[in-house]
Amino acid sequence: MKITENGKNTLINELKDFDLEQTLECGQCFRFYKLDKEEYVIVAKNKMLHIKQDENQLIFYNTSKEDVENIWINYFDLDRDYNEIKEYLLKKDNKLESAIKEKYGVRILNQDFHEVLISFIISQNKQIPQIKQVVKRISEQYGEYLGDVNGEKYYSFPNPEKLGEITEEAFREMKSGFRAPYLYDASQKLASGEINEELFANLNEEDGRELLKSIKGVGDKVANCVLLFGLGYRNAFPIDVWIKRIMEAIYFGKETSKEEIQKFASNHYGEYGGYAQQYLFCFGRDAKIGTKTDKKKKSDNKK
DNA sequence: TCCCAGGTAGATC
DNA sequence: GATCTACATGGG
Repeated sequence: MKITENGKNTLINELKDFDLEQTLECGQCFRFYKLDKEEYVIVAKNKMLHIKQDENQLIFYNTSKEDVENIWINYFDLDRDYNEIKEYLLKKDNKLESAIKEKYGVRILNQDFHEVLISFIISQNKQIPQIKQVVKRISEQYGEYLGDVNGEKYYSFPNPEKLGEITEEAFREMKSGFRAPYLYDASQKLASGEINEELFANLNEEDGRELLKSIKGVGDKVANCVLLFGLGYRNAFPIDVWIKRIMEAIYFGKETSKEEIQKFASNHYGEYGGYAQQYLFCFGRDAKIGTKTDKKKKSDNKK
């Protein structure tokens, strides 16, 4: 991986194990806007980033080398050896082989804790495009203007202090539905500092999860997403409808409780549970594994 | 019209 | 404890 400046832009060359589209479009973040193939505007870390991938090169438009080195390398998790992760997982069994091959370029983003918490509270019982809509509304109304690309304006996700100003009613008006009281509770706890990132420094996965679950509307699944995507707990293994279906299809062959899947994942994948989950989620959701469409396809094939 | 969505809280047994 | 259901909103 080599970083060079090119006028106003900064380039990273010799990328390995990275694909921008796969990383953004696999449901871990919600502030990305597609401009073209492998070209996006991303809002994160209080910044707006116009970025494009061209084979093994990443182009950061209007971005300094300092920002790439200090912010974006970490955000995209580019300073981690994913080859080692893949080898570890493939050594466990061959079930992950097609997922890792197909989704070779997925990385787990290092996002801001408060944004992940709010975003995944919204995510419950909602589809990804709709989650994006609500997060966008919150940002437009309570975030700061960051700039525009092609005439489209972009706003930061509000910081914890600003989140504390949003009433339950206001959350409802932004179409968060029944999640409004949950969002209000989380925002108040973030603003007051009752819940803050530093608290997790001395907590293991289990204790961290319990702390998160003290927030209304945060259960096991949302807590695990926050641990994995916002707090760096790479062993967290969120189980949603997709992961449940996928795990049942490739490991169990029958309907299996979340508790049982959780135990299995913890024993089987260990410290790399989060990566396994992400490869499986991206791959399985694309292939619609375990859904009606998938089952129909299989029965059609038998004919 | 009905069903489902990266679930969770509260009720009921 | 394990299951059942209501919860807003939007799209297929």
